[in-house]
Amino acid sequence: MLDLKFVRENPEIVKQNIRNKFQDAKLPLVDEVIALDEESRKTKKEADDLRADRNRISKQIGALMGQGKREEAEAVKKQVTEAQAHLAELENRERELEEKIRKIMLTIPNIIDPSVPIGRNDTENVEVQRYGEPVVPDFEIPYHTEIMERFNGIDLDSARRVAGNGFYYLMGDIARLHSAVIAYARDFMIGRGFTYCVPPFMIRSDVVTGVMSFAEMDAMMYKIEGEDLYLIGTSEHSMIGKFIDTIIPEEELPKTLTSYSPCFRKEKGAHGIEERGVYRIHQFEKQEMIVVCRPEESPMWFDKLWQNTVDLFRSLDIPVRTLECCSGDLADLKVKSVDVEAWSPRQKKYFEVGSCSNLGDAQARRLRIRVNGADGKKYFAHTLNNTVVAPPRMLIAFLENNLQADGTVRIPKALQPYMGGMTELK
RNA sequence: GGAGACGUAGCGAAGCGGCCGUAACGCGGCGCACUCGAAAUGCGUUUACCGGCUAAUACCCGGUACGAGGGUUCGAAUCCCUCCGUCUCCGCCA
Repeated sequence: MLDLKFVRENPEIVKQNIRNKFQDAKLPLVDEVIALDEESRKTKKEADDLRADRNRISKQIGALMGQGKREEAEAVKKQVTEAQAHLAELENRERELEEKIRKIMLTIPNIIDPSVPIGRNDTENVEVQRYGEPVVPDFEIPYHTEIMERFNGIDLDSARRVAGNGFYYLMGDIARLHSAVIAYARDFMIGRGFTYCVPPFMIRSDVVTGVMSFAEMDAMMYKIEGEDLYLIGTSEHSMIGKFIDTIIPEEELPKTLTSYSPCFRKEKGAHGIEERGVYRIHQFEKQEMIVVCRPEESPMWFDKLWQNTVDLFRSLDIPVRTLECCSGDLADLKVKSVDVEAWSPRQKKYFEVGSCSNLGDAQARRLRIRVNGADGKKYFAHTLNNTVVAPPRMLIAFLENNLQADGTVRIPKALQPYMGGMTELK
């Protein structure tokens, strides 16, 4: 959410930003919200004046009552009663306007970083850099579920009966590999100075609207029936939500946290759930990293964050690349975002395994996450998040890249301690 | 889930429907004095948000906020209703 005053004073910047994101349908909202704001401030001033009168007169009445001058008090009372109806009207209008303004403000996209490439949609995202050689082996790499099945590692049929499409049973060494990757990723991030955290897996609606746009909420979140609770789509939600309504002393920044959680996603409106694998699913586990920092430090943290993911994948011998999201592919709250993509020797292309985002102060505004500056001034923090690793999707990359010609799967050295010393799956 | 108690500033804690909301009192924080310095002591100071004014997130003026939302009233921390949360006991459970 942008600062209303900023929108009022810089309507052209806000409009150009909307054009860059190809959401031209939202253009009229800018003028609309500015007009509403104008009226809202006028109404508020008028109501404030009436309230000031009422406060003053009520005090008079109190004083007169105290002196036992009932008659005079009654006379003064009449004055207030007359203004009451008008005030009630104004107060209704105030509420109405504020709601309308907030509703619009929540849908106006955040100002994107000047470095973001302008493009229509995800086909115009820009490759930034490759890490590691994308190897195509001279033997055929089967579909990932087939590799898993060779080790009796997956049961999608039972999962379909029990929960439906988009769920899975992982079993045996594959399940162990799944947990090993999470544990390894956790320690990897702890090693980089992040604080490990296990957060709530459900959050309230006010946190939901604070961390994501309405469009995302509708497409992603599962609601618990009869409760004001939603299953998290990522631990980012509960981790950023952790700071709702707080004023953080500046010296406590940056907050650098790495969290584990299961993630639940409807994937409504996405490309749909694949019946055949664990690429797009309703439930997965994820090690995440988040940062809450001072505004001037967020670009620096952004680069550090995605680098962590690159390093982690490289430590497991998986080639990756970074892909910068263009303006049209950037979610409304985001200032800048890069995806980390892993190499698929089967498809001979890269596919998304992580996403790193700088949200600027968008989430902080919605959640009222403020910083108490050293000079006593208060400002909104910046928030960032990035995937460390999200199995089982990550296992696709892992299995494809570490599969050997003889059908065994090599376990990179870094992961061996988490697999009881195993050097390969066979 | 049942019974009871509670929710007021950074923390603890007072508070009669008006003289109690920057809000008593205590602790903490900050500033000053004393000191070579510190402790102790003394004096002063101390919330957030919105609107107006403004270069200003400074001052000043006004408004709002006593868990949240409603209601009664000229006026609500105080009375009424709903919800949320915390604590204690019981039940249940990993």
